[in-house]
Amino acid sequence: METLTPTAKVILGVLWMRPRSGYEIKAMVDRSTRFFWAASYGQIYPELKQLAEAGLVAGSEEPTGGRRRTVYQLTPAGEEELRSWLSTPPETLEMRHEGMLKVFFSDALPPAERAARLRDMRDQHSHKAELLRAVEEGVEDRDSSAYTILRFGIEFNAWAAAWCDRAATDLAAPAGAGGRG
Amino acid sequence: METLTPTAKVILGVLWMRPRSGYEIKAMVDRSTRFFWAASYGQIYPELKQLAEAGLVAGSEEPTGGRRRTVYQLTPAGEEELRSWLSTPPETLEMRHEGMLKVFFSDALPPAERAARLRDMRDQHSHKAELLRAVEEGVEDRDSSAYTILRFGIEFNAWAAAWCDRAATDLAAPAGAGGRG
DNA sequence: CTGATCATGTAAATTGTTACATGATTGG
DNA sequence: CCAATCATGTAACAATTTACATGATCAG
Repeated sequence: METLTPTAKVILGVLWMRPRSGYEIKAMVDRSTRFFWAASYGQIYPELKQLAEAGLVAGSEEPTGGRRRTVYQLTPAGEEELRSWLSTPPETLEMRHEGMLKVFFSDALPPAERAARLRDMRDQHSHKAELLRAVEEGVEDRDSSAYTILRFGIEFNAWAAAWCDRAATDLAAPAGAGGRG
Repeated sequence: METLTPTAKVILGVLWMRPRSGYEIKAMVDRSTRFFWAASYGQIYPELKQLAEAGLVAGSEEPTGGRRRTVYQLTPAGEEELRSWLSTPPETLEMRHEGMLKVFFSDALPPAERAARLRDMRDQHSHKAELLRAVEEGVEDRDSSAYTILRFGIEFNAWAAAWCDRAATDLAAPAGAGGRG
């Protein structure tokens, strides 16, 4: 079997939970995996066609009133493919973190602004933590893997915000001017 | 001024540290920002040309023997552009984290394997932490912003590994079978 | 002499975002 | 009636990776 595209991975996963239309797949991704695995309409609709051709998903027409709608579900081959992918060790682990990049280069700024970059980065993470806490409100099943990952997201962002805060404070305090005794 | 491309941001930053050839820029990125802001030759060389056209960097021919070599440095306009970008709040914060995606969907696997996915994710992070600790060995200036970010990388990955380990252990232990009371 | 490293680049393919086009339905 | 939402899709563009091509120098 060909390797799954990045978008195929998330599609097979959310369809395993239950059958969905392309529109619903996008909505689900935006509510959940978006923070570590995003997908746009421009990827989802074409990918659904390819997955159908490959026999990993099957679509059926289920219009709501006069509004046309195709609902996709996993085929046995698709379920098998999902499980086989899930059973191998992860590979991709990439970040695009502009806050880190700015702090990294912040020696190019006046000293006072170095701490300001760290505070920006803190704000970015505490904002993410807030977003995820709002998602948590609406979660009913707290025994699922999905909830485990949500907790990871919340705790990571809170940890990162606290780390930045500490680093910014240390930087602002004159070195060796210690209240430490 | 047009918006900087993602690759332009990292190029201007590393050139601010000191003038470099495209090859050296790549080497620097691979040793440092790669973990949160990567760039390939296919991006770097074309981008250097565009930055030169825009007057943000200037290249000079500095061959080593018969080996042709162009070393780029920031122009005053480039330095200004870098500082102005550094002074605005960060925007991009994206992840592609396959470990998280697999754990997220791991309800599709037999219960015992759910913990195995978390252990894979832990391994991924502890491996990253090791890589970064190796980088730390070679760092002389521990007061730089670059070192601050290196520490963040190390501590984040160590934190994440520990988190996964705890979660996997909790999962493996039969719920309520506690040695707690 | 040979393999590693220095050095620059391009082409093709993949991946991803954004904006647009279209049209139905639902709730106020 | 109007705005929001449901629903599907495409086209253009932007970003990125990978593989390839070429050639010099350096260390053993």
